[in-house]
Amino acid sequence: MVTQSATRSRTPRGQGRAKLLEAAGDLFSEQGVSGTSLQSIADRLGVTKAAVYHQFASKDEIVLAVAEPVIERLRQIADAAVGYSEEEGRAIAIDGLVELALAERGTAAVMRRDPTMAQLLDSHPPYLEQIARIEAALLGPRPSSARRLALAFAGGGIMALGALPGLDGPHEEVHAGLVAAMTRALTI
Amino acid sequence: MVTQSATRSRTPRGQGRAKLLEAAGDLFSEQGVSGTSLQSIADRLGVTKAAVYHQFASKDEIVLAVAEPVIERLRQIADAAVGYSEEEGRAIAIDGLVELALAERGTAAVMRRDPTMAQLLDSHPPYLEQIARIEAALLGPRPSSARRLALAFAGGGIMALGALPGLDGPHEEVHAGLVAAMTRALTI
DNA sequence: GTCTATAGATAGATAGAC
DNA sequence: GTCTATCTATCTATAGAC
Repeated sequence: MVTQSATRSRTPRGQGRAKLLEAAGDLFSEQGVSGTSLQSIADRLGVTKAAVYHQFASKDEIVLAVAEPVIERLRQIADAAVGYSEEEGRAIAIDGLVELALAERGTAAVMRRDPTMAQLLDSHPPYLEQIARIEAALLGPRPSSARRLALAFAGGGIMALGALPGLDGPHEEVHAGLVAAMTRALTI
Repeated sequence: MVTQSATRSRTPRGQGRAKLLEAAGDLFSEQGVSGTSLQSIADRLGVTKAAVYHQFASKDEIVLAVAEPVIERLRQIADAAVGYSEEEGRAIAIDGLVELALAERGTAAVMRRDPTMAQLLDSHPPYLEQIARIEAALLGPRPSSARRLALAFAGGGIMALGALPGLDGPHEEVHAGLVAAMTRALTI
């Protein structure tokens, strides 16, 4: 029951935007980006399309905005892995990716597998940069082709989890299981 | 330069259909199912939409027809793994899945990750049946939750490979690398 | 087996009132 | 910040001629 800091607005600044992005992200992971219309986003929010266009100039802008928090977390993971030994850096990156995959389940999966999203991200330097940094941390210097293959496999595995229904078991257990699976996949 | 067995038709029976499915499959893996219109399929074939509708009654029918050869291969894999020890059966299933993922790269990836395709397959018993059989071969009886988690991870990894550009290296090497990665992921 | 033509719905996007 | 109304383009799908 905290009073909003300084404003009296019924819908606090940026909250409409946040709600919109949440709805859009959910729909993207359920139906894909191409399969999600601005109308369906508006419907889920109980507003009209025009209200959506008031906050974003285009659908692409929404797609990128949905991806942005994940990109920010990728940056934090890459930052955290810097300055450690190869082995420690890899463990930190794996742990961060697993945590990210579990926290932003749907969005992480969409980013990895949706063609529309992938095309947008392919020309989005901030994303490419963080991916490159994390891959470097996972692969180490002069990686063998077997090692790069293992990373492609593991990357697909970890980020594909959003497609799964339950992923039963307590968070700690799932987290540990995924870290173990990913570490095994990359230990070569 | 072999004479078509008994017919004189310029386009042998079913070849139009096969070409259509090839074009559709390529477009699905490039742009997703929702992102691919019947018009774009027709364009790639150099015909009109009406010609496409002559061969298939609906888009869903095309989607399922694209998936069908992969489902058939899944059946063969499941069949091949029957009647061996748990360990041997698992090795056979892994080898078959890797071969399938490499041979039907794009389609296998689409089937695993495209929301439209996934929804269709979710109510397509022939697919569900083969997936269940293969999962059983990979998991063995009474699998632990850690083991099921590892399978989800590995399944995503192997089928996500279609999204990758080159997958450099000779086929034998890539095949062996993927079998190794998958075996490591499932060895728990 | 391929075409033209078109129906009917929906897509992304914009203008302007409140 | 949300609305009504509308634009244009495209979508899936069908009818019927060649």
